[in-house]
Amino acid sequence: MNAKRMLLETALAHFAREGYEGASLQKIADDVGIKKPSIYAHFKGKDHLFLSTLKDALKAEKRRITHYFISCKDQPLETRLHGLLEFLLEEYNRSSESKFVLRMAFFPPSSLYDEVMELIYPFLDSMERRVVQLMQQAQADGAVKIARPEDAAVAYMTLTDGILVEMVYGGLPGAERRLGASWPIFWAGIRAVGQTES
Amino acid sequence: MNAKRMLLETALAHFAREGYEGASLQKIADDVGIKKPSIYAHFKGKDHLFLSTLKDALKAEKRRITHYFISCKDQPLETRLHGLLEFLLEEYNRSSESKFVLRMAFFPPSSLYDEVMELIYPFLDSMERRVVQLMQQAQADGAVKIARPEDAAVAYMTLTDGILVEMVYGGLPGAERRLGASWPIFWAGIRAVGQTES
DNA sequence: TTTTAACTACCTAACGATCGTTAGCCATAA
DNA sequence: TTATGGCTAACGATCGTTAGGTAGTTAAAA
Repeated sequence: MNAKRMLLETALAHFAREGYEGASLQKIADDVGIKKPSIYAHFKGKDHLFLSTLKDALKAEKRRITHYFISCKDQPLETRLHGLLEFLLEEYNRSSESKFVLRMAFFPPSSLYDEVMELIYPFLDSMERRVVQLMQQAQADGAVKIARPEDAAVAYMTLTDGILVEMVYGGLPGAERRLGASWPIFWAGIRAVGQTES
Repeated sequence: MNAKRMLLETALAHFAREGYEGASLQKIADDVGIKKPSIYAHFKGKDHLFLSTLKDALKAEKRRITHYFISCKDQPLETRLHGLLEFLLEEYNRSSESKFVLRMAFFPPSSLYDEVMELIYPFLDSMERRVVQLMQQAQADGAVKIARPEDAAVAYMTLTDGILVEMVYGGLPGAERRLGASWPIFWAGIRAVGQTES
């Protein structure tokens, strides 16, 4: 396989597991099967490797989420939103990509704070906008009554983060427990708030 | 002030901001105003300083939460639960303690994973048990009907994490936005689920 | 078609800086 | 007298990084 790709994938795993400061170029090079200075044939330095990895991961993540949204286009809102959470859990379990993104969104390397946020903000923003849009569309179709689609979207993002962070140390069982306990309450809340306010 | 206390407090701030691997004993010592090797008069090494800091922070956190629960003993369940979230946001904003605990719960140093989890698990467990107990008690009083108190507690913990992680990069405004948007939905959900299942 | 130049992707060796840590000395206080 | 809590000096290890060289490939020039 392409050495640059292997570097990106290996670095991703290391950054996800050890964080930016904890990951070492030596170990990444060892895993790839090259010598440490050879990294500099592909990347200007650790910063560059890290930011390239982050860009790459965000791009792939965005692509996959878009793909999911398309694949369940005809289903009702609840199925789509609940399904997205299940989908994210699967993704998180399958590869280190989501874990990496999550970690860097919450605890970016302090030396690269601005650069990281410049990449993450648009990603999360577009994610939230998409959920708002979904809610508004479902409401326009008359399928569900949602009082404030923006608030509903924010609450959904909050729920998502609460479940995803549990993946980090609770693993898949813990996250599924949270999803199973939270979803009925969340969805009943969405419906109830939609009822009370006309 | 006691040098050991200063070390614990300074270390806490550094570990919260830079993570375990990113924090350096040199800089911590500089901040305290002593030389690096003097740290070893109080702690066996970086591991020991870190774990002591974590124990200290968890103890203080637990004490404050207990204190909060007592202070609002007579209020209705919703006020107590909603108030706890506001209380946590204040705490998080005021000091680095909650940030440190949150960071280490989600992304512990990989070299100290077991030791950290041994400290964090009981903390989170007791927190969850307390919330379960609160829900059951409110139900016994006939104040609120809650279908499954355990699920309600898990959902509450999920909500808490979703709001707290937003504190990290969204800051207080972002977290308050999440709280404001999520709470009405969460609480309406709790009530609605309690209604449907007798 | 052959030669030559440039480029790519790796290497070894080594750089200076910083890391956590230890040894050993010295003052103050119990 | 012993213990505490600082200090200086220095340790070996590891960090990210650079210099400089070498095969293998590509492409233009002879």
